[in-house]
Amino acid sequence: MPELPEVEVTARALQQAITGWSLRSVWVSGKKLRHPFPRGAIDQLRGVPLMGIGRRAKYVLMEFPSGYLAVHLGMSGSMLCAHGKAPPAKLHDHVVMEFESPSSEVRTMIYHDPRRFGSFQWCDRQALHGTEIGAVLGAGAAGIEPLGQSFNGAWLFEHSRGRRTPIKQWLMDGSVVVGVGNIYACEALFDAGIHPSRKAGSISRPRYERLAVDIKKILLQAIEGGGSTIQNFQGPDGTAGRYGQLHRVYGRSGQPCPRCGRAIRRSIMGQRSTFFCHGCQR
DNA sequence: CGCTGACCCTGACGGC
DNA sequence: TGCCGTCAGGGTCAGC
Repeated sequence: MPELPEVEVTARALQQAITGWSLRSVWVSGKKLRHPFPRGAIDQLRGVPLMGIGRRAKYVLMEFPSGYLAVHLGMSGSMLCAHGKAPPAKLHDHVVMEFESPSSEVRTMIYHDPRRFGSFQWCDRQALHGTEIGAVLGAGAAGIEPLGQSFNGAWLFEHSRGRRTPIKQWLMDGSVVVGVGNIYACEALFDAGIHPSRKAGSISRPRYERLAVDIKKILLQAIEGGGSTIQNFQGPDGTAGRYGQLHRVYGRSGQPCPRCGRAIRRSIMGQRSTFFCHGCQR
């Protein structure tokens, strides 16, 4: 279930598979997703080449000449790319897009989402009018990219001054930093030795330097490992991500801390499970 | 601004 | 085997 690394892995694989291919057909299940499917805009794209596939926040962006199709995977979404024409839709398949290469080869993108918290949104290039696409997609996608150049300890330090919110919830706020969800927030805070309930504004610059490095490190590791999988995340080639095996605190309450051996604790912050070591996170 | 709870859904899992 | 409660990694919104 997707956080930034899963979305990045998905976007990269689709980029490899169907960039430059033209949209041939679109099928939708008709089941309600988070937003109404932009049928009208997509119907205009038949025969139009897909220029590229990227990621902003937790959105997969499919770029067409006239704009972007922004796909959110929600809690349980995945985008699979199959060779050949669309196979019969399975339960919880909601969007199926066939693409055709210049040499008439066909590949199919299948959007599968049991919980239907995901969405497809159309962002017209004209309407964007130079506005950064994250801002258009909502406050939750407007924050800084944690893998970007400008994200570093100084940025975290400066933007956290005066904030009394617990660091974990502040990190997970998409209007501050995008893509750091529950798992990676827990893991990065563990690596940096910072207690999740410490107020964001009370953390020193050196500790933020460390945290910024750890966040980047953890996200990059997860991307290399093909994404995390607690339950059912799978990448576009159908393989399961492996990062889940590397979680050091997430989902490990009661087990010994890999650093000091004390039992990992679980608490609820902002209605989300939080895992940490009370001994070595301060 | 910040915090809380409710809500959108289905599936997996543990206890009985 | 089956029923039931609980939980799940995301995000938005209303209300205080």
